[in-house]
Amino acid sequence: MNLEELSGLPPGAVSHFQAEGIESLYPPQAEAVEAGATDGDSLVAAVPTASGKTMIAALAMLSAIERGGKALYIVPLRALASEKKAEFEAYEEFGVSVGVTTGNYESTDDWLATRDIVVATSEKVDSLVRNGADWLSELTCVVSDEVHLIDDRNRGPTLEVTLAKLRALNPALQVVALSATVGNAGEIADWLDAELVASDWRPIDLQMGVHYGNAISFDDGGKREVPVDGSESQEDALVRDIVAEDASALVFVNSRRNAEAAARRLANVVAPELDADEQEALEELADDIRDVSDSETSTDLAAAVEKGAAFHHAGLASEHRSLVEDAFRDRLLKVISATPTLAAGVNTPARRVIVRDWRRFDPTAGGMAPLDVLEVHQMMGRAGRPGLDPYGEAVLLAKSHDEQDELFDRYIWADAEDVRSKLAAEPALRTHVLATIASGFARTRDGLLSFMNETLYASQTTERGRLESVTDTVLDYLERNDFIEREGGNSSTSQSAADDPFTSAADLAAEADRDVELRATNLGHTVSRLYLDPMSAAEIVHGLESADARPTAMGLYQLIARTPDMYELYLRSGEDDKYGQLYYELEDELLGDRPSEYEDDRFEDWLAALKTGALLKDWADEMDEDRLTERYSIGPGDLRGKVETAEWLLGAAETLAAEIESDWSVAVREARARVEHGVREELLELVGVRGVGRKRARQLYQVGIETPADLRTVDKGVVLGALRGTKTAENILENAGREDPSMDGVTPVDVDHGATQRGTDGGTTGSASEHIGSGGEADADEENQSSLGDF
DNA sequence: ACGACACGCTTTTAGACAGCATGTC
DNA sequence: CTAAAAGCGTGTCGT
Repeated sequence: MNLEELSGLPPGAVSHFQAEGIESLYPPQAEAVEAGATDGDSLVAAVPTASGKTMIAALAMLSAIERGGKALYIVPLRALASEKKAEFEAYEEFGVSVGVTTGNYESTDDWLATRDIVVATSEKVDSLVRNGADWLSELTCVVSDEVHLIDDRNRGPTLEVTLAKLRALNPALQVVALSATVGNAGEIADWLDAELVASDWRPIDLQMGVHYGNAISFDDGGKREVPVDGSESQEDALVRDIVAEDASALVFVNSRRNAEAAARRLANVVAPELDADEQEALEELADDIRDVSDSETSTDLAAAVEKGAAFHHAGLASEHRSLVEDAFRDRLLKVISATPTLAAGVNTPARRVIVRDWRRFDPTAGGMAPLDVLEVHQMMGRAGRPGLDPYGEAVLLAKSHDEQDELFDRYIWADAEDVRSKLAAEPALRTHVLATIASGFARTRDGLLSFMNETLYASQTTERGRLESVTDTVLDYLERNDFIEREGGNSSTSQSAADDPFTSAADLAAEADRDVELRATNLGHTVSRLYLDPMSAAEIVHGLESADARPTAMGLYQLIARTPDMYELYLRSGEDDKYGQLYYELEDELLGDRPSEYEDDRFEDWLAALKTGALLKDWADEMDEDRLTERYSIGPGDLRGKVETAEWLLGAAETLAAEIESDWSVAVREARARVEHGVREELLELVGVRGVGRKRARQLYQVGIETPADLRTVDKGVVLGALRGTKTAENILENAGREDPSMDGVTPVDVDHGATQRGTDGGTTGSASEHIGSGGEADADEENQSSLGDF
């Protein structure tokens, strides 16, 4: 289909696409248009990665806007939100405005209301629904990208419920669901009352194969010799082979450590192929990477990058990730070895994709479990850059002939699994039942059940009573914790589900007047708006209420670390003793009911939370990033993730404290501020000055500058002596509101901060770190604020 | 007495959304 | 119910 045949798009859109070199639609895109994408009809597009799904969405959104409507594009990851925003911003050329909103990205409601296209994560959309954003009812087109993630145990239910709510808000809503090729796309289409567009078509040829011995055997029967020299690994040979063709490769492995080890080896494979210009550019990139963080991860990554290779996993800081992704897209980096993060993330295609490991450790399976077909297909789908590569190659690795056959059967010739709703899991329902009641979507038990009946779960399940009985369990839980109130009906535990699992909707409706009325309490409303898991909120509320003295920072950190919203650190072997001991030392500081040591699992969790809390405490005690990452064996990305989550949860805890009129909101606020800036109490004031972070604040404090007021009055030479750089010092003085911040003619004054200056009680970061480095046998108790690691 | 090395037992193992109000070294 | 590589401690042998 030719672009000019399209009607209903904003003027200028067609010529815009033509200017980008698009003249005609790909077959699946044309099919989508025939199915009514530009006429406001709903559809599910189940097509391979990189076969122009975004264009289908764009056509639907643009035509909806042209009809005077408004579109929402739902993405699964924040990184994808910015990627899509950048893509859609090109439409501003013909007058279509775009806005993004995610948890950490700008978002004023009224601003979003003026945008034609809004890009948001599913959780953010859920949150907007809960907070009653008015403009949501003006939506005429909603795109759900990667809709197959409804299958995800943790985040799938949010997407599912959010789509159901958006449809309930506006029954005429056009829903465009973009999915990978899954087993039951038709079922999803039925659920959404949408047309199904399914296709295997790809813009460039994808050859899938298995490498065994000295050759790759492809699915089309072809073969390609790729000999393995001596002791090198299969992936080394495959990478060397493709880099020699001046193309790039992506290697998927099953653990972070493997990704790092592979990058180290591949760097040596790739390095000989680099020219002088590339080497220079790579040096620069390596410097940028080292600037991001001082950790070992950062150094290792930089070392690999200097030789044209990189690793990629969630332990990387997000700046690391984007530096690596961009350089790979620019063909500067020749190979990335990655964990599955990369397959789900932003677009990073390569000529050759090597899926090295097809089994991964899975504790629920009790050992190594094979990857899902869908997952492997997603990885393989990254092969081939449209317009740049003549074809794409996806290669699995086999160590035996039998394995080769198995891989063909299991992945290459296999269809992806079905998408199954995970909504009936209790943790998911806890959250969504409360939100549904609090935001007024359901006012009675009956109304709640009929809303639930509009979800994919209801359309998939054959057990009629299951959802109903779990819902009742959840309602009991919410009522017990004072998040909702029930009135009328038989408000004790409802047993109607058990009475007759085949009760029809009509029967239920007939009982409506006897039905229980549901109302969220103020606390319940707050919890829903804060986007907390009700169980987290209950834990926090209970913890705060049980404190009879001002809670310590450590107590609060452990409290939030044991909520289900915080992903706890894993307790290594031997650490149960270590943290068990810390537990006895800190027993009085910890909040809420502690589990008995005989409840093994709960006690383990408690200690794991203690470890997470200790990490936060060390961070707030100004421990250096590289020490933290080493001590807790985590990457810089994990550290920042934990800190961010802690900030969010403590912010929520502060609101909850106000709601329950707890005496401890000040303590919570202070603990949050310390985590936010990573500083001890005495630096909190200084850190409020723009341009002053944890490091500079400590430097200033050491020369006797303790408050912003000191910055305004102290001798400028002292400031200059503490901070390196005239420019920085001037900026900081200006931000502190000093009359005359100029450093002209000021000479640095060196204050002797080794000796007992005033206020050295906290000790310096340096000296604190030294104790840690020496393994804790040092005189840790000399400093009353010494690091937790010294116990 | 001391160190290099081999062997075997133990340990470890992917990912990442959200409130609110503004800015690191 | 399933794996594999790195880390660690012990034992052996050679100097």
